[in-house]
Amino acid sequence: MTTLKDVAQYLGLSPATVSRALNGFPEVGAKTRDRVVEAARELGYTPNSNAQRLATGRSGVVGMIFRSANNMMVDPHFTEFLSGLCTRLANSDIDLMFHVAPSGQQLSHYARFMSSGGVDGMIVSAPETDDQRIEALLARNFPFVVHGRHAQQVPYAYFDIDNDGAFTAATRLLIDLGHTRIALLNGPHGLAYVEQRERAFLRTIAERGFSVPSQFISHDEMDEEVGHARAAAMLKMTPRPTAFICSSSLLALGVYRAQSEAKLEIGGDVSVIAHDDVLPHMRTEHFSVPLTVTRTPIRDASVHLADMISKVIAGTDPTSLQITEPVDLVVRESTGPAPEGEETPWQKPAN
Amino acid sequence: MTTLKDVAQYLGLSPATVSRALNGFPEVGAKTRDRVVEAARELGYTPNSNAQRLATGRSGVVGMIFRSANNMMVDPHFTEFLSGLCTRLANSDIDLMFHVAPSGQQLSHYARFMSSGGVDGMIVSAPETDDQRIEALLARNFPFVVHGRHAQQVPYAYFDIDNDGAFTAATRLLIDLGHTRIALLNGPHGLAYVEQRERAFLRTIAERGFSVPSQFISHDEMDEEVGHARAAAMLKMTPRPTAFICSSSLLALGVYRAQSEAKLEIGGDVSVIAHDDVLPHMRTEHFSVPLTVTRTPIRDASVHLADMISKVIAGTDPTSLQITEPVDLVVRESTGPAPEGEETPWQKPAN
DNA sequence: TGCAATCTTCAAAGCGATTTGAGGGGGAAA
DNA sequence: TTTCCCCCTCAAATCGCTTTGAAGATTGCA
Repeated sequence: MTTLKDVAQYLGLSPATVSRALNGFPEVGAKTRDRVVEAARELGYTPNSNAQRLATGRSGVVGMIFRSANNMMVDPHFTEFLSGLCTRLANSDIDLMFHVAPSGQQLSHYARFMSSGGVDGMIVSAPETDDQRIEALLARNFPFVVHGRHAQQVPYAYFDIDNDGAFTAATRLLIDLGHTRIALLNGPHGLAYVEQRERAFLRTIAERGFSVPSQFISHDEMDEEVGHARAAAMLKMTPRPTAFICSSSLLALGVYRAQSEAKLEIGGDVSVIAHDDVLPHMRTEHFSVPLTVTRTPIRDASVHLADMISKVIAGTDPTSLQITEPVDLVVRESTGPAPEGEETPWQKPAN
Repeated sequence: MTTLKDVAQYLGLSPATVSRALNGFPEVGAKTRDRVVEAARELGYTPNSNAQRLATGRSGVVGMIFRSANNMMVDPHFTEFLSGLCTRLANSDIDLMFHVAPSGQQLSHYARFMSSGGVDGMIVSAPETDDQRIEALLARNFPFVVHGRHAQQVPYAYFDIDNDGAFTAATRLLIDLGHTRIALLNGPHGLAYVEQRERAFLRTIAERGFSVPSQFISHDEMDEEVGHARAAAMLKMTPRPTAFICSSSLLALGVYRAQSEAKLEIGGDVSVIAHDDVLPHMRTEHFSVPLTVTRTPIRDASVHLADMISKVIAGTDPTSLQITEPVDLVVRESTGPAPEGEETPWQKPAN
């Protein structure tokens, strides 16, 4: 293994000069620089990144820590997110360090990352309404960005989508179509965006004078299985929902299956709308009945977050890096007028 | 930031002793060790990992480099793989470093990883039939493991599935059902498993005296879109295939869509079989017609590979770490007897 | 009490880069 | 030719930890 010293000796120069030459400092002569660069190539020199990190105090790596308990990571959205993130981070010569920790040990792992010098910054995803990780990061003034945000006004860099706008629009669409019995299939309790979406949904419902009994709001993982199970159960109740709003297109896929088993027509007997993060291998426009969605490509998030974290590390004020992306409402064939004779609202007020 | 020296001074000990105490060396007294551990906790000491790495020469990190050109990373299988890998690596206190590089720069990035000291080992996936990365790794005697293998007999640690067995079984099943016009939707050319599967398919076809014109074998990305496009095109040809073998369940999903558009009954007019890596959010048994598959959970791979790489790094002989996992054939309803009147084989021999 | 045999602990030398403060050499102006 | 400056280059300190070889403190046995 060739070290900086080897190159220096080979050229009869000092390590200092070689280091400067290689790192493009101005005070080294042009011909010397060329000689150095050439020699480095010739000897196959690669700087030892651990030594570099120790000397500079920076690692060129950002970290993400996932919860191993829930299946956040097997969420297909995650792949798409990761892909965009890495690709974009590569532009700034930043690598990504992956780590998994049980829910209960999140904080200690964050602490270790922050003080070990292994990473220059963190990327936090799926913030909770009262997120301890974010508190810890803020307390130590450690560089980080968040995918989503845990409150309306926050003192950190984030990229979020307009969850409120999306679910308000979705709910309004259904009500305007005459639906009065609308069920919500949401994600797990505690996640900030889950609460945000639910608030928008309930507010809009209430504004129009309706309500939703709590058994028609579910909180669980967002996959096909759950969508199927929950929708199947709800469709057996009387009176049943005439529409479903889903927090994920995977849930909608499960709802489709439940409806087809119940011999109910999608977009006729029952309408379905979902939020779509746009996964390349799961095009909602190609569902057996094209799905009406609120849409924001999750890839946008990763690109922005990659740029943000490198800026934050470089010293930019995090509060100047806050993006809330608007959400498109794309009406397709899974939503239609409330079926005849099914206009009666649920009786009991929600909760 | 507290350093080792701080802890040492605080206790009136030398850094050497503190280091030993913290790292569990035997030559430090029990009471001293307790004092040290307590003080470290008290002062909130975390070792600087960069300094540790520089001193020990090891990083506790393994790397993966993805090709940014193709969409390997957005492949949903990847998520599942990654999830298992990280979780398992965490058992050995190993982190994962992510990196993306264009196809053309793969080798230089591998070189940099190998000589920068940033990682202790590499995980290679989707090997090509003549894989330069593997050559480079072998040449430098750098620790690595491969998901798949680029040839039958190889001198490195790998976890592979029995691609040959799987595609032989799938092809036999269809032929035994009376199918003589079988199309193959495969992955991109160059990947080792793609070639392996195709060889098994063609061999089995030939053994039974049939053949496949080249226009009924496709090589492309393995997603729903491609499956749909290719199947739709093939179904328009005369005579059309009576069965499809797909290298991925996503392709099969596309085939389903094409068949439903062509008003062909799945498992009746046309049979479909695919290899299924078992993704939690895409259960082939819940497809509109439950899909006949050859099956191996991709999560198995990640678990084994995680264990392997830590052993290889620890010095185990890589050739003693080679696993080829058998594949299950799960017959469901997407495969049925060749339809009446469609028994005539294709005329021209393949290629 | 004395002396060897163990335990413990220490000082110092790396690991391979970066970076500071200082010094040598070459060119231009006088 | 001398003098002054600017450009380059260098030696040495530093980053925080591990690890070696040796010294100091204990202990056991005679």
